[in-house]
Amino acid sequence: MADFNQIRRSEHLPARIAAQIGKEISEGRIAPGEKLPTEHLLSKTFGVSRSVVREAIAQMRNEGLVETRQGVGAFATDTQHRHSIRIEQDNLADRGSFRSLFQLRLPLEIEAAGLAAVHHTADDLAKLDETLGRMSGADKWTDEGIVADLAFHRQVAAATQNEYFLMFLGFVAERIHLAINAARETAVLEEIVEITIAEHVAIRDAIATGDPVKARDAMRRHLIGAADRVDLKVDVF
Amino acid sequence: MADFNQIRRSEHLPARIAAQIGKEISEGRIAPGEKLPTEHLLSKTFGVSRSVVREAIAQMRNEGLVETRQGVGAFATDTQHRHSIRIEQDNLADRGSFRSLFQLRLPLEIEAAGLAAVHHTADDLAKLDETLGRMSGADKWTDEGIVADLAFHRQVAAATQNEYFLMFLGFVAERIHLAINAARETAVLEEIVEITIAEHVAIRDAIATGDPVKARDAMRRHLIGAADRVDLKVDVF
DNA sequence: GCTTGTAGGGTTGTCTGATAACCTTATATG
DNA sequence: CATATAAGGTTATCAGACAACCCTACAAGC
Repeated sequence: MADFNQIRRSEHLPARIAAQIGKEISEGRIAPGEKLPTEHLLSKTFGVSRSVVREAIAQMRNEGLVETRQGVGAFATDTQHRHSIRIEQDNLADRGSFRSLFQLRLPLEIEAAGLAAVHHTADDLAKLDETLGRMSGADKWTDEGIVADLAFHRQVAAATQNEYFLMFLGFVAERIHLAINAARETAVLEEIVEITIAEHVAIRDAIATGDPVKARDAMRRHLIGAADRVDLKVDVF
Repeated sequence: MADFNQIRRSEHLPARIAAQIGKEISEGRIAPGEKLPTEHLLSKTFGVSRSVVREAIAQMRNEGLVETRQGVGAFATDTQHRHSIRIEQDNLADRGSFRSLFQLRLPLEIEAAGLAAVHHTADDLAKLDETLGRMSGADKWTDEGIVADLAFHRQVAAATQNEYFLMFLGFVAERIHLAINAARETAVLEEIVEITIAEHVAIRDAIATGDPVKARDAMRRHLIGAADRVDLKVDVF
């Protein structure tokens, strides 16, 4: 079978325009507080209709990049005041970016394990065991196994009883998994599923004991191992 | 004086509709993978034009809540696959939520301090000193002082040379500062500016030595102190 | 029977033009 | 000098149309 790639229809006109205007802002060509060109003018310069420009501006407004005032115009806001966090998946194809995100994940996961050890409920432990079962059940490192792996880490985050740990860790872990998925060498991965399961069990047991230090150590070891398996060097103190 | 309420043109029609549809999804009335009504139908049921419905759907698409396929329709996606992170500022008025977010901030800031100690450049140190100067310069805990405080923490994050630490910490710290601002007791805050400055200096010096353990300790002490000053109990291991 | 071509209807994407709501500024008015 | 009014520009919303695209069903050919 041929591989049939790049059919991508250069998706979504408004998104591309939003990205372009956003670049103008983040690279300082439009200073914070400064007024953007009018929608009418933008539609002419980009050669698209006003609807598209409006949708692009709406997107930036949702992200907090610009503010609009009816009858006045659209104004660039500071990058520092973003209302949301977003990561373009393409960026993670770059190994440096990927490493940076993994480095960010480290303290979050470790802290989450510690908090989970202290705050978990019986129900949390049951759900953890359930995801472990699903992972062992998948006899190969198939998609199902990867999904179960993600579910395990999500469940640890949920066990902290802290909504934001779940929100942030779920977000970061998902991005990392997608990036690994995009570039994976299945051959390598099949060998290491056993190790991963063993480490997951160790984390689960540590959480069950209620000792945050042990839980953190188990999670730290797991992540360092995981980083090692994809040839990633991370800073650990 | 009258009470001047509902003048708010209940701002932004598309946002309200997006919220309403979003609620339908998050409360399960529209299952993941299920198709939304057509734009034409939605515009009729809500009594607005299709442009507004389109903008609402575009917003949800940006957040990863729905996916659209031309010629087919819009489909609800799982909450777990969000493309962006967003926190409603109102949620942080709740003390529990505020505490949760602060708890999330802890490991990020501490890790950032450690990484900054290892990876900072001379330029980073200079910028750190500059923000420290601005904070001392403001003789009261005015807005300027708060801005400088935020800038200091942002600069530490920047010194990690890790774009994602800057992105996430900037986001979280900003949300926390806004929440504190919304509910602050100025009287209390004026007394503690001196302490904060001293702690900032300690962090800066620790980073300058290049010792990650010292930098982490300094940041940990600072945050625990800060939490204490707003009567917040956090978990520390 | 199976594949391929074609037509049709439905949906989202984009365009165009118009009207309403709103803000700013300048000018007139007392 | 303060207020009212008018004018012009900008965003918000509306309405209708066409283009691009997907899916299904049915016909045609092998």
